Amino acid sequence: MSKGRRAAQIEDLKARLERYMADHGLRSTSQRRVVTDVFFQSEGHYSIEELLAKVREEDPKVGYATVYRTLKLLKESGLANERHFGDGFTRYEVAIEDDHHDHLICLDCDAVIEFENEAIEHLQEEQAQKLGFELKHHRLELFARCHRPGCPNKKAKRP
Amino acid sequence: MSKGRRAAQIEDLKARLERYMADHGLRSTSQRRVVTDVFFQSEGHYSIEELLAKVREEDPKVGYATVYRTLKLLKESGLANERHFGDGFTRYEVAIEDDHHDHLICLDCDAVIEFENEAIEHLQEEQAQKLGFELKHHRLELFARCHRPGCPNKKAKRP
DNA sequence: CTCTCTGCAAAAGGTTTGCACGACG
DNA sequence: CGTCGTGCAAACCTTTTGCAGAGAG
Repeated sequence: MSKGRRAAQIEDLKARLERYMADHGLRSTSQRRVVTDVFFQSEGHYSIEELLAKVREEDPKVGYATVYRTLKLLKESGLANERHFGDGFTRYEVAIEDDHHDHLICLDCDAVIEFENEAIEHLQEEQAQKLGFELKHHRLELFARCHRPGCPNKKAKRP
Repeated sequence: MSKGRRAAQIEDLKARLERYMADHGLRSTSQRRVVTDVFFQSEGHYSIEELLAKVREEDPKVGYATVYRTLKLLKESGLANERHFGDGFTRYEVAIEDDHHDHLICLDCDAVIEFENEAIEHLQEEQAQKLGFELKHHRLELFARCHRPGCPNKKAKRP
């Protein structure tokens, strides 16, 4: 994805959020702007704590309840997706419709690699139809081992 | 799966557990037997609380810490898989190797339907290889809507 | 001015742990 | 009989909530 494309997407996300907030009588505050900006600019899957750390670089007095509440708002507006990778943390990622991807998680070093696979997507659609359902979204995670030097097997989970 | 086949699998699970426990110097207690029996006979994805309820039908004085500890043991021995479906509960399901299946979750009524799809499995394997990884296991969940009378759209999440 | 939002701290709710007693081997 | 396992309750940790004061519209 090009840099300009990414910037345009962020503008689009901001515009959608603005409309959602206007539609729901919600107010634009400096804290919400910092949190949503930090979130929209993030490109991975971040926990509340990680987001709060970035937010506090810009405004040190933001409380963590605000981050929770803002992410909840982003989730409700459809701009954030919640993910659970198994450690005790809920993670969030930007929901960009035309940028769907799944995850491969390295069992050795916990690296998370994103990929897209049109064929798999298609088969999922078929599978849901076969069961009589209309597929709305899905979650696919591959757990695998690399045996390459690039992946240093350093396995650093929370202490 | 036939009834006899299922019974044979449970015997196999028990045997594997027994060996694991022997190898690790762990003791066979009446509580562990009740918890593991209840778990092996269960065919879905159960939370600790649900398992504890079934366990207490047979032995009302089992504490819930024991269920947590026994499920942790089952997980470590590879006989149980942990799952997170989004509500705050960790769920467990029996890990039977030749009975792999994925899940379709109805967004209307929260029903969970299991399915198997050989073609998808194969593509996942290929995808992991393409990225330079050896696939160990995966998790695939389809979130979908049914529009059938069989699914009463009654959406009853935790109160 | 009104009504929402924030920050703090306390509460909630699922999971883990410390400890003394009990029981497996 | 020495350990390991159990049950209870307290501790833990992430997330949610109540409330008084701050700030958006």
